[in-house]
Amino acid sequence: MSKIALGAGAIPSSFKSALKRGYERSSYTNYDRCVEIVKKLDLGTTFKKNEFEILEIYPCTGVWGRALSQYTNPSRHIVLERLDNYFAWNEQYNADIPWMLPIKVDAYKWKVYTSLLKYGAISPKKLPHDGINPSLLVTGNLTNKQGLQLLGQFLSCTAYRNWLQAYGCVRMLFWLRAVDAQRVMLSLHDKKMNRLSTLARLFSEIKPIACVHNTDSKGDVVPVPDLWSTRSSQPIDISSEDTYLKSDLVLLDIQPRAKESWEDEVNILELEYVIRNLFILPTAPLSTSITTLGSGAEYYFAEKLPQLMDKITAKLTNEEFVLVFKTFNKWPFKPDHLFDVGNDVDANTPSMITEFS
Amino acid sequence: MLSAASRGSRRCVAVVASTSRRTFISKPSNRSIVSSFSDITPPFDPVSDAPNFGKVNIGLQRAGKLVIMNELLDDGEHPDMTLTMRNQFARNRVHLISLVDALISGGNFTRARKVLVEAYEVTTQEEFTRLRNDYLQEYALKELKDTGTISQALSWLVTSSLEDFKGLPFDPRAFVILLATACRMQDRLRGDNVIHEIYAEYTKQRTSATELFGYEGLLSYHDARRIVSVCMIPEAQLPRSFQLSSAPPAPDITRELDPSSDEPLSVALVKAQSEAVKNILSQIPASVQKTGFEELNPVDSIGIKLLRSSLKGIAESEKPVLPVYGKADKGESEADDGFLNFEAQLSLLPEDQQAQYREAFEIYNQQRQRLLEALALESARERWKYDYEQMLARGDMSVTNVNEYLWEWQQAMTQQVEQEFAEIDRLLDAKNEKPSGSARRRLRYGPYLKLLKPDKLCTITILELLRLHATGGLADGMRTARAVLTVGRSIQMEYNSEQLLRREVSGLGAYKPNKAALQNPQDFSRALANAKRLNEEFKVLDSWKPEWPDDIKAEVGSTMVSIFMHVAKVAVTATDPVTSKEVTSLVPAMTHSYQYSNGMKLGILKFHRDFADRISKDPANSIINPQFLPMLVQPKSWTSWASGGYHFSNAPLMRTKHSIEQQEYLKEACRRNDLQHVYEGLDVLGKASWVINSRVFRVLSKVWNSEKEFLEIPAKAPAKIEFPPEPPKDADPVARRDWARACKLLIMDARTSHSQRCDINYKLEIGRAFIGERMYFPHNIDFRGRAYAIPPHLNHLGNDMCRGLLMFWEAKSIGQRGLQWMKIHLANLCGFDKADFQSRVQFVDDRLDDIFDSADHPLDGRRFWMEAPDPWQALAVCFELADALRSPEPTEFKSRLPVHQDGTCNGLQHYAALGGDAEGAAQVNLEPGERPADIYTYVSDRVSELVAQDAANGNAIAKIFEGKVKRKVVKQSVMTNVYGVTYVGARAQILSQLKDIDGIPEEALWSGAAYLAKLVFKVVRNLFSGAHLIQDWFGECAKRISKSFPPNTTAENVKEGMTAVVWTTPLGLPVVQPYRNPTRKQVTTNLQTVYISEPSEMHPVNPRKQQAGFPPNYIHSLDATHMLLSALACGRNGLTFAAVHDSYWTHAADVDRMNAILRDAFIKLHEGDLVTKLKEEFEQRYKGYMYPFEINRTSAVAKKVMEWRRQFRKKLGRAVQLCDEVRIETKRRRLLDSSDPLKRAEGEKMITPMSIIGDDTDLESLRPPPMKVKLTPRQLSSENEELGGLTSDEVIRKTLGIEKTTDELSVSESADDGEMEFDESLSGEDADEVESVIEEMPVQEAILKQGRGLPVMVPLTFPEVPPKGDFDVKKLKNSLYFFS
DNA sequence: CCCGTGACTACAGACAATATCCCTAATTACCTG
DNA sequence: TAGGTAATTAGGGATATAAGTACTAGTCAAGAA
Repeated sequence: MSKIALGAGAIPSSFKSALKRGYERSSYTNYDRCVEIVKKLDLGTTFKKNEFEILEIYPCTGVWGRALSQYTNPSRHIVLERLDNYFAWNEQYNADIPWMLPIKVDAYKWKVYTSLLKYGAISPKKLPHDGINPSLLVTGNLTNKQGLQLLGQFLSCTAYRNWLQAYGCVRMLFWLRAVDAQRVMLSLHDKKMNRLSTLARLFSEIKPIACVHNTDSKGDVVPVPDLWSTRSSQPIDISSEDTYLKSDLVLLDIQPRAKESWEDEVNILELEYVIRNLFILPTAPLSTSITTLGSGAEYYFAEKLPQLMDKITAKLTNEEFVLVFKTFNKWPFKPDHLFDVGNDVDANTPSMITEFS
Repeated sequence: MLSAASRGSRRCVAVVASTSRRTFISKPSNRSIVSSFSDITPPFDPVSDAPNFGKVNIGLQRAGKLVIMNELLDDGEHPDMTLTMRNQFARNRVHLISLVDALISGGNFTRARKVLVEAYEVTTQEEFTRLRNDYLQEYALKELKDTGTISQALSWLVTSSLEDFKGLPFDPRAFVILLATACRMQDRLRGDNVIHEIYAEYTKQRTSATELFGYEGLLSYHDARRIVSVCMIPEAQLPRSFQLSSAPPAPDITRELDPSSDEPLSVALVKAQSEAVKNILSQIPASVQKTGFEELNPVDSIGIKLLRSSLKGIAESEKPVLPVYGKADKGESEADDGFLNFEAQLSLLPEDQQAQYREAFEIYNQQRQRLLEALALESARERWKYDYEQMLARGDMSVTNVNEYLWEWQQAMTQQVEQEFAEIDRLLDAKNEKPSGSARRRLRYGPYLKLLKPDKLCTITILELLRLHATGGLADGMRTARAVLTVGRSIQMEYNSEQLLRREVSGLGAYKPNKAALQNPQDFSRALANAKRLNEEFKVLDSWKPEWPDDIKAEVGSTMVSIFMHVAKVAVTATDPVTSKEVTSLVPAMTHSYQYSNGMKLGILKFHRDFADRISKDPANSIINPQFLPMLVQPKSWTSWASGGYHFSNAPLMRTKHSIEQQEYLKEACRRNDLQHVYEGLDVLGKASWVINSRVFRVLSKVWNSEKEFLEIPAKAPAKIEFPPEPPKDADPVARRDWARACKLLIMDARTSHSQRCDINYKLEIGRAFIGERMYFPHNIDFRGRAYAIPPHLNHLGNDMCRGLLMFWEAKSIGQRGLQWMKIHLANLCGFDKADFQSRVQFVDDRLDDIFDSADHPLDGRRFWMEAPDPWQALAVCFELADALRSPEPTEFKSRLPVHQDGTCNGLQHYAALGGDAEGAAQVNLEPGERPADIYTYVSDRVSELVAQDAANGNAIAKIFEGKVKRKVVKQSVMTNVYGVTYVGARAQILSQLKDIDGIPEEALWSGAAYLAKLVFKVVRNLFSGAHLIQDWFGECAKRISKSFPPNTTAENVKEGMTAVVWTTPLGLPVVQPYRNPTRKQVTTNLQTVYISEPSEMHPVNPRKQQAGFPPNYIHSLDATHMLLSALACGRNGLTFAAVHDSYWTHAADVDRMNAILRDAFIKLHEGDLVTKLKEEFEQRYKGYMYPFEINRTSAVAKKVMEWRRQFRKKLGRAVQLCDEVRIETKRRRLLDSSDPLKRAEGEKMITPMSIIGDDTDLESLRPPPMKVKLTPRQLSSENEELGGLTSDEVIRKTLGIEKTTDELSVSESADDGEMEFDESLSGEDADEVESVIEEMPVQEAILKQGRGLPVMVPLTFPEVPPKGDFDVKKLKNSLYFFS
């Protein structure tokens, strides 16, 4: 097994320039450290050799995927990537990993996953939502704006328990930009609690596995995310020097929670609506922010949940949120629909437009 | 800080030269016009028989009289405008001005004085003088009321100038104000003393009294005489109107000061007059009277008919009497004809009586107009109250009518507002309490809020919110920002109107008219005379209130809106999801919420669904905001930028876009009397009298009440939308997305039809209110000069329905020609407008049967009219035509129908005339022809040919669109092509047209639009070469101007310094393109923060928009000129004239005359070489400006310039900026131009980039050589392409090495469902065909691009105008299809 | 200083992102001689 | 009472927000390395 320790400089320049243009994704390139990370993750307890599949999206340089694949030995490792250059590069770089199969499709598109399942590229076992699914591991490089969007969709799936998450609690290892990771990771006591972190917290357990830990020219530690240290899992320090585009990256381990009974009492669409709207006024007491839920909400909720009215949206616990969801579900006067229909389609309202020749 | 002296020397705008004074004679032409169609010769002989334009010297001879903002720094002439624009206090300035005004009106003189002193530092002299005089006037009045004297005001006038205002003296007007006030003193003797004292003070400043008497409206004749005698002023110093010889007759009313009344004078007078009016009306013969003078109508939205009755009742009760409302106000009986047949019935009377009644009618309408403007809000409120009380009387508390809610809310709100007022007062009084956040805000908006009475504030708020709901775009919501600003603006407008009313007579408070003199008129004519005199008393002084800054409007508005939301509740019922029982609850009628759009928060206000449903259903009675309704009398003539149109509302002459630059230019043009023709044209438009077409109205009303879909009226939607069932929780995201999309589509549909129904409801309601009334639309203009009717919703510029509802008030015998024209008009409305006139007449003659049927059985007949593209207007013509043809003598038939003459591609007509382009002229009917030419049809035919060719060659897209390319598809793109539309824009236009065509597969729409857009461009490119040359020239000029800097540019003002494109239309209207990049900021209000631009600040220009906007704007300014010119001439020739930009309307009988006039106007307009004149104007206007010109970097000159910059940089000690070069170059040029040889020598020694280049060098020779631009295919686009045109599904299948199975097809189809992949719909071959189209375009231009050069500031010059062709615009005289 | 990236896409009637954090300037409060 | 300092607050600028990028390509301008 060839170990190629790959620094940024080792990447062919042709590939490099292709990456730079419009791709915007960064990637961690220190192979040794990747191996270290994989070891720390101790995936073997869940994912047995040859008994699971890896689905990797946006490999970028592919270093992480290589390390992961080599040390976990999946039965198959599907890689979704659209860059022409990647394939040429991958052919020489990962020639020794026979189970690795790159497919040139856009991992952003939903129907790609439908096709993957249809053709059996991945074939996870359909299991109840009571524990991590040991037959599929999803990983990827969501280190650009689009990636954050994708992350949001993956998290939404953990709520609906549909799509990939329909097969049971599918574990996900995602590389993210440090700022994005921080946003998802915020703990309950943080003032900056937001929609995404609330959704994440409700339906999954997230751990930082690796985290940038830069030192500046003076040797001082550059304070990047401050919260991992307080977390149980001590993340592995990595340096942004070892990343593509010299960016601050974090590897997150997202493990969907086992299904809880309250989930059947709420509608996820309503749940998303409630979270979205409450976080428009994150620092207001619930008595105020609740009004954004619809006409008369302040009276109804004040009557049903008086104990919550003084709490700040951003400081609601999971349990309290669940209370709000349940209450909303039973509200007779809840809005007819929960869509934010933008007024952008002001298009031709035939009779309203004045007719000029 | 500026001394008084320097303030005095500041001038806003410098007059460049004043050479010729324009004169015009307004003698109407009475030439008869030959009228026969068989006679092809034009009605007018081109040379000798021109209609009388009364020597309207349209502008082109006026060069040298331009309004040019003089910004010459070195002269020390800081125009006020640049000062105010760039003043660091600029933000404060507008705030201070409106605050002073508010404080004065609010009677808070102490604070007002304090702020006035503050304002002195930052305002212009003109602004400040006006403010100080306002203060003086109100202060003196107050003192007079309180103490009976004005000594304090006088002493303030004497001392404050020195103490507070750095010696800036009061102007004569201030003295006049005091004198006039002194004349009101009860103690006549003391009054005389005070007058004497004031005059003595005045003579310390000035010697002649002439100026004192020059202010119109401030002094009455008697006051003036009194002052003259008290102060012994020589008769010679008096203007004629105040001389003894012009003494007016003694007034019939006695003017007594009535301090207890705060009722506006006009209202008091009209009320008092009502007896007289009653007397007059009682003498009208029964036949006329029956037409509606006394009749009550069950529906009275606005109060017009209320006024009809209240006029009668007032005398007894002194209070408006409510009409008795009958049963539900639906059904056909509502269409009472009002005064519709007033004239016809009057004609039965002897002539002298006719005149009297006409005059009575006039006066009657004037009174109602005043009451309408003054009392409409109250009348709406009365209506609510009435309905509410009816409900109480019924003893049934269930709400049946919106009004019942409204009255409850009105009352609850009023209470809240009173509390708010109390809180504001408390804070204002509490001197030493430290104001907290909310208190500070209260202190800021308080003075403004308190300007209106609480009940009025509430009514305005309610009406405005309801109106926004109906028309604000979103069906169940409105943008918060828009709502609060609109409410704020509305409050300000009401305040302005109140102030106008208050000041209407000498601004001196309320009077109690002598009723006795009115109530017993000896005879009819005396009563008339009385009424007439009283009406003359209503002369309103020109007074312009400062506009409140947007943040103030937002704060005031949000305060009211939040009070509304707090108190307005509706009862709603729903099913409890748990118990499945019906539950009823009281919820807020309106909620504040947010939406996300593209990740950005949007504050919205939503009415509750149940309530919203009501609004679209219930008659819109009494929720119509009465602020800008059609008028019952002729609009006030325009006399200045601020005065015209309504009598008691401030509607500006020009709709400016928050741009002080536009306003300043306009004011200056106004000051110089340049706008007389614009005024006159607008007045003609305003004088066109209209009446609701009650037959069309009845049909519409019936259709409406059916609540079914009809033509463009959507069916009444159920309150609750039926959504498809939500997919199961674990459904695929694709399914979930599709479901969401479907739901959103439903919501949007419901939304559009809801708002359409609201809009129609609104229009209907206005129509209903004005049925049988003679009405007028005051007009104003946009910044390019195009005219618009001010009343929104229902006016003749609206859609087909609006137009169908309106006809002229005046009826004219149509004559033989008129009958023909009416038929042609109908043919046009039916879409048959491309044939020659004879065929169009034939078209109608062939369908007379259908037409009669439509007229007789509009709804239950064959419905011929409904198939017309403009059905409602067609219906109106059907009615009229049927009447005419059935009348014993059709040519004698009196018609009120407006007949349209539309320019055939008006923009291109102007382009062709500008370029003297013979070919273009023929295409757009400038050249006389046997049949009308239609450029759109021509293009669509050519495109169709190309499509057919491509289809024959196997192009799949072409096959789809073969035979589907109709005129309408290409029309807009063809028209906008010469205005600079881009490929993307044209594609979008075509796409929206294609959507309406049946039989085009959904997925082909997009590629089809792209394909057709390319073809249209290809066809048009060769077709409009003349127009394109001119368009390019426009674009180049605009580009240079918008990137140029004025000579006084400095490092600080370099941002704002860039220049807007400004030109003057041939009518003398200065047009300023307002496109700048506004900087916006968040303003905290009661509800949320709103994001608004800071209007008083000068923002940097947006060169892109300046450039893109200039060609269309210039052409539009020309068509506006043409329209106003035609309007003016029509007015002088006694025609009724209305217009929708390039569609001119008049009576059928007058179409020939109008056509002759409009052709002459066009010739007149284009006789001179407008483009050259424009160039000359630019050269004059932008003299001394510099713009960056890019020279070849490799040239020797460029090297030298760079070297010079290095040197200069060392000298400056900082980087050299372009504005530094402007400054130094300006200095050099000034020295060179000097008459002093020493200075000239100095200038010649100076070295600047321009001196290096050489003043006489041809700059074009220095341009960098064209560079080959390498075509860099975008990474992104290559990434987006599927591998070899395969779908991702296939890629996966192939990668996995799976063979296509038998069920493959169906699987792949279902997988692609919803994903649009056009690549698939095209075979590779077809794609090549599209490519071939692209390749045929000239490739050189795309690849050879102007290289980047070194920018050097050079004097602003303009390219040579494209050579003008030899088409003589006079030929147009014989072109019958020019407008048709 | 040059180059890649981002916004905009004919004009007009008819204009509109918002909450919150964090830092600085400014004002007030408080203390002392 | 004056003045100096501490403390508080107002206000401005920066940043995040949502979540199927609607479609797409040429042009121009602000911005960053």
